[in-house]
Amino acid sequence: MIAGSEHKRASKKNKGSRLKRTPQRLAILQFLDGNTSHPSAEDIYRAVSKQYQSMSFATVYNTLHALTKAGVLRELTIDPERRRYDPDTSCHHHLICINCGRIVDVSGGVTVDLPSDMARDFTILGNHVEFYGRCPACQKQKNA
Amino acid sequence: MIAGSEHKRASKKNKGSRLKRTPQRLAILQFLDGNTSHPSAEDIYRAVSKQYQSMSFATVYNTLHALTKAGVLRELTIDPERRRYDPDTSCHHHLICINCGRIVDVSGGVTVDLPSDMARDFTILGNHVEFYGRCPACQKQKNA
DNA sequence: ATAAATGCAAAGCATTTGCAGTAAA
DNA sequence: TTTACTGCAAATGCTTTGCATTTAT
Repeated sequence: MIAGSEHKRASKKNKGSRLKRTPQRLAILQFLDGNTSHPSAEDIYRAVSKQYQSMSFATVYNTLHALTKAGVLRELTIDPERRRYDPDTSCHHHLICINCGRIVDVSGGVTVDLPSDMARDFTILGNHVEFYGRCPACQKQKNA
Repeated sequence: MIAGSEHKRASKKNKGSRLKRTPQRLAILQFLDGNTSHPSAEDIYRAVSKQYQSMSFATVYNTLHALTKAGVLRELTIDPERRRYDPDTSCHHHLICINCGRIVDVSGGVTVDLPSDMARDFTILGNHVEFYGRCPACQKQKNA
């Protein structure tokens, strides 16, 4: 991660923005690696500060932006209160529990069809589906 | 709108919350009626204040929350910067221009399939698809 | 009457920004 | 050495809240 062995360029047009491998970023990346909880900036800050006393919010945001721009992270707009980050940048969708707010990945099996004549002259480049429902834990609850 | 002729109750369980038909709310509803621009609270505030000098932001938000809870409005989480409101509460999806940010409705023709065994034990109650692409106007642009 | 809504100002959060110091490359 | 990053504090911007007053019912 962060401009791997093939130094420079995270993807396409990098106008002089080669990322530096700072210990803070590595700590954030390590926390995010394989993480499927869709953490917010604060979640990340709290988790990483434990081992990285001096970590600041500005650094967390800075890193999140840099990694998102580099295509290593995906910024989710699912939660209206805050942005959440997903280290899985492959095409996938999400299940959101309307009771507890938990967000779970749906990595395959989803098919979306939008007839070309329905696109209102848009050139469609991608899509994202949010499924609303109740997670197993919340289904077992009496009320709510 | 707002507890029509069949007085009281906007839908199900209304614990003593019958909405009042204030001129401010009617002005907001009138602005929203048939509006497909997915306006934000500020867009609404600006538009309605022209004719309603004394309108305040608190009232706009208050009304938006009340109408959303009453099921008359739908709050969109598409835009990470701010919440947007949609007077169309029927099941539909959205096209978002990645260049200019314009949001357009897709009211039919979309089919989404999530095999039951992929739902990870969730009880699915609904879904919303965001299509990303370029709107006609932006396709005609050279750069960007 | 009375329960709810308005409007103002202050408060609350998430996120951004400016900048001087620090550290990758 | 050069360019980017860190960390702090201040600033922004959207949304919420408290409260006294007004208003729909």
